[in-house]
Amino acid sequence: MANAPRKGPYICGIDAALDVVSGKWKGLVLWELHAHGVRRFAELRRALPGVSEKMLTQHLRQMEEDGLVHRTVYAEVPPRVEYSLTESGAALNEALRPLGEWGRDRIRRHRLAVAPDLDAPVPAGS
Amino acid sequence: MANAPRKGPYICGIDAALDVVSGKWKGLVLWELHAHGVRRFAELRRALPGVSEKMLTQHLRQMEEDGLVHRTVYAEVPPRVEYSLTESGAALNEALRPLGEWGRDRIRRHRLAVAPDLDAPVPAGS
DNA sequence: TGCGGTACCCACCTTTTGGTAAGTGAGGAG
DNA sequence: CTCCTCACTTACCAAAAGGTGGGTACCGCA
Repeated sequence: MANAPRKGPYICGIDAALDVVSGKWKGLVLWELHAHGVRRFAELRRALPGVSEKMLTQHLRQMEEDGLVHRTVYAEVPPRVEYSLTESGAALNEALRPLGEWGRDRIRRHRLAVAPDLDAPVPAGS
Repeated sequence: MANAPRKGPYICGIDAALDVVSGKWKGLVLWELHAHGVRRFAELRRALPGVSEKMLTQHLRQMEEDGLVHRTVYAEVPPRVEYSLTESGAALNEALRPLGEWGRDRIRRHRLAVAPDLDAPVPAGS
């Protein structure tokens, strides 16, 4: 369903914000879009290791519906769709920054596993 | 299971932080504990409308495991268990504050100003 | 001619999450 | 004597989230 009954009555702002960022890849999408400004579908897909097309579409649609991202479709022969953050999305990203710092701190402190590299895989050795 | 293989390799700090706060009631528990300092199990349960005992226990256990809350058991005849935030938990709450403000802002905005083109969700007039 | 790339949609399946209801054992209220 | 409270645990279920693999319509490349 395009319009799930999310957005139930919220108890506090945290609730509302978490509702909007909950989803396996939403935080990363936000981050990617923030880092690059504008990204095409396939670029996002390549940027998120292991995401399925379905999930990416689904998340992007919800985020569009939630007013976080802007979607531009070019009616060209090879389809082209560009995604970028709206003001609201950018503000959310800002609001997420302290959380990200807390998370990095936590990773450092607990020596947690960090992602397998995604931007420069190309193992030189083999 | 009590010990799910969460804490997979993280891609960024946001990831790690969201992992730790994801759960229907965790944000609220954090908030309650922050607001009151120390709370007993039943107090928390009463504070969260609709939470089941199972979920509350489960969330509290995970949060303890994640080093967010401190759990003190008094070996008394009517059992008594007190929960409070650890330093890490308090810091997380701080980091969550801008997010909460963003959420409140979002709630406000969507109540008053309806966007001219996309959503016009019926002002409930009956 | 066949393949890969583009940006999806769809049906089906598994995993995860959350909810319901019952049981525990001792003490205090009625 | 029975019920209620405390802080859980366990077994069982339902719903949501996420994953898999297919198809679409068109293009350029070899």
